[in-house]
Amino acid sequence: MQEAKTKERILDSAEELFAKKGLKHTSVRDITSAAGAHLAAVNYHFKSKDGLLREVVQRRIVPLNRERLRLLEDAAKRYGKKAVPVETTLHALLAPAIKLYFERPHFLSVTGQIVSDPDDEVYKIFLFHFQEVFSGFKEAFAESLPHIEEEEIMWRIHFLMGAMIHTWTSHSGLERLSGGVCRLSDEEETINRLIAFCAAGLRAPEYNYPHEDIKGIQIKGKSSKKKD
Amino acid sequence: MQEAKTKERILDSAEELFAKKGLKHTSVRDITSAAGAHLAAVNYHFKSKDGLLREVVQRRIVPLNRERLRLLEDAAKRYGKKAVPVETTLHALLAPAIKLYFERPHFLSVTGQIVSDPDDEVYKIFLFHFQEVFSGFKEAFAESLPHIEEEEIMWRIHFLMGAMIHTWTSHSGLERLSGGVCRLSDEEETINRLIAFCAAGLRAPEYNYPHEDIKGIQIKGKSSKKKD
DNA sequence: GTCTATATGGGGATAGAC
DNA sequence: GTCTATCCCCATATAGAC
Repeated sequence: MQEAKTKERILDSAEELFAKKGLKHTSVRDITSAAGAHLAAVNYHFKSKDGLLREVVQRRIVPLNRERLRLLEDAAKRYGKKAVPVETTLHALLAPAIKLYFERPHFLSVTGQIVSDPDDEVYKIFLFHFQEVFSGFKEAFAESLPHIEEEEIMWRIHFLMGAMIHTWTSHSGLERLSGGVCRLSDEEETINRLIAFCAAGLRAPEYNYPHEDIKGIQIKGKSSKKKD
Repeated sequence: MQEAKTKERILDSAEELFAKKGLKHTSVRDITSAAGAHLAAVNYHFKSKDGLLREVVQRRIVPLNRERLRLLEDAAKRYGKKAVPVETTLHALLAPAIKLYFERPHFLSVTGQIVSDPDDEVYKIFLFHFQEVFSGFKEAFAESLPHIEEEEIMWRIHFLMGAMIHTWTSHSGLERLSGGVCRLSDEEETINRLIAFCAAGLRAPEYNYPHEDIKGIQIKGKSSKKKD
């Protein structure tokens, strides 16, 4: 009688619990009981716990990336022949994710866990759907930054994605390290700070560190021996 | 016979397996058999699996942070009254971690997993040991960048730590997205790219996005389509 | 599609001999 | 400190009634 509704409720509960308790500490029992469904429902609807996780990811990642590309296209149209400012392109890449965070605070935590976990199966979903976004934005940045070589641009896109993802790990590391001064509660403020940082990073001149400074880095564990 | 050696071998195997298979998919049995030790050894030496993970972290994080602060102090001495360049300070913060990555490629993967996992217990170890580093570097950056307010500097330190951590998730996301063009094999090249990006980000002027551009972001979590 | 009952295995942890 | 044997919980997954 609940029909497809049950499926949605399971997805919602799974997303929330995966984010709050972690992928590894969330059991199918936790999920179904939170969703008011029964244990067997997960295997019925999603085949397995892993199948459930995959759908938790897919249902957000697909519209998220579609929106990024839509905003990118919009900007291209709006600016016509003129170069699109780096900030505008960055906004198209970052703002949809940040908006999603404020609407669905749990999804980015799940994302972070999957990206950090060595298991490749679920990660491939991200890679698959992000590939098109990556290429599209790489082209856009390359047009706005003709003096930066393409390889460098790709590195920098990766850096800035890291800055974004890390900002919303579930631990509120920044709030705690700053003694409560920095707060991640304001959507516009956050996106502006991120854009400011990343735009400057994208435009940066290349750099070679003077190697006299590097000498003598030594990290000795109390007992860490080199024994490849 | 084996005395303390066993403990070290367990730590080494644990670090490697946690990185390769993930925290959740690595059992104590996996670890002990890889280390040539016996199941009970883990509980004897570390009380529990969690205790083992804690020591895996501690033995690297303590000397790592000590080295960061040592390099920071060195730079201060070297430059005397003159302001230390942002790049030099960044180098003190990032290079020890990157060097550690090239010596012990598994540790950063473990770090990433802990930072992304909602479980707070182990994460607190990072927070505890990083607090001093964070304050020290915040002061240093503030001196070199008197026009940037302190709160902004803290945000940016967090962003740049994210850029660094994300670069070495175990999936080699960047190598795959770039079709093999970007490779994380060269230590100096990587640190230079990171420093270039982060130094520019730290120096960036504040920014406010023109809100006409923001209008109409829509991410509708449309029902998921099964594609199998 | 929903739910009960159960199969099946793996996991962390411990007692106690050596 | 090392190792064997074992306890017992809890996980995922399935069979089959309704």
